[in-house]
Amino acid sequence: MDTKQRILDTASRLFYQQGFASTGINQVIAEADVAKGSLYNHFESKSALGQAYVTQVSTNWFNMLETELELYQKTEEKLLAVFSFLEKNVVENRFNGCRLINILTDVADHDEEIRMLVVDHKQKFRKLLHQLTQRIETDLEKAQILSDSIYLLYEGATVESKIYRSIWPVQLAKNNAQRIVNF
Amino acid sequence: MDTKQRILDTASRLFYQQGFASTGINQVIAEADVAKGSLYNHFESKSALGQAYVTQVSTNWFNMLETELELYQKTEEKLLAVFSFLEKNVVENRFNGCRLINILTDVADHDEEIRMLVVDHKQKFRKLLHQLTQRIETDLEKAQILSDSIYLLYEGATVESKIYRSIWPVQLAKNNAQRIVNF
DNA sequence: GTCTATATTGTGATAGAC
DNA sequence: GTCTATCACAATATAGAC
Repeated sequence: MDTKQRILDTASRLFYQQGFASTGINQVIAEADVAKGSLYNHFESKSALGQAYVTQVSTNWFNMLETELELYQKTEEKLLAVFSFLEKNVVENRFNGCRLINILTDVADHDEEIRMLVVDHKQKFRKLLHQLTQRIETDLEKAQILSDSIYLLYEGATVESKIYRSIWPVQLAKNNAQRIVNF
Repeated sequence: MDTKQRILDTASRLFYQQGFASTGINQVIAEADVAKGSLYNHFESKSALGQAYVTQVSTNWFNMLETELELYQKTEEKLLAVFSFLEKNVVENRFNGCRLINILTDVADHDEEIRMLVVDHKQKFRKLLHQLTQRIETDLEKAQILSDSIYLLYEGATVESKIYRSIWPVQLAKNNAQRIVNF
């Protein structure tokens, strides 16, 4: 694999496992087995590496979600499939929560670039849900309330599955979503 | 004010503003205007300082919540007052999210003591909600589902108000809670 | 109990050889 | 493009004087 991708993959693993602020450049280069000069040839700063991480996470996430949703026909099924998708991810991620929310919390108020990338990702997800609910609710405002309610359940389930290291919040969120889409 | 409390208050402010991992002991002692030896006389490590922070945050939070809930009589009103309480806090906290979820994310997998204190706090909150829903739903299992659904909305609204730096998730959560308590 | 001083290690980042 | 070597500074923590 090429150097740049190896650095990014190593950093991604460490950022998620240990947190962004708690992971040092030294550890990244040691585990990726590259020199410090190499890292700074490809990424101009630790923040730039964090931004590349966020961008890659977001791209992969949307690709996986869209692949999953294509398996279903009915809009209501697609909306609920979002929670099956979450359940699968939560287990795969060993209950460590959302990578983007984690890094957002980690950088706190010192990195507006990373913050914006995370907000953009979440907005894009909200928009995807909104486009789905529009197919079952013609009133645009009601469709927005419906999709945002599902979004809220999704995000709540994500963070709680991290806190409790358990799947119950995802199942509860799915049950609540089921009720509000009348399905 | 005594030294110990001054250190804890300064640390609390910085931990919330900048994050736990991103805040150094050096900055804490500089802004609290104490010597390093003094800090380590009162707190045996940075983690111990973090634990004292979590404990104080939790105690204050429950005191404030209980004071707020006492203003209402009916169970349904108390359940919804939780969201008015959240709305007030979200604005006061300048949309920076839950202190306990933030530090939990920040320490990631390196601090099991802090993690446990945070989980205990959240469990205690869930129990408080469960005791309320038991008064309007005699079936214990249904009461648990009801209270956990409200809990999920509360937590989701908290994290989303941080992401969007906005109050809309809290209002949406309140509306959804209103529907599920049939009020 | 609080202070100064120091120890040790790690941080993000850069210079320059190859 | 990748390497070694080094920079200046900040990290957590400790020792010992007062």
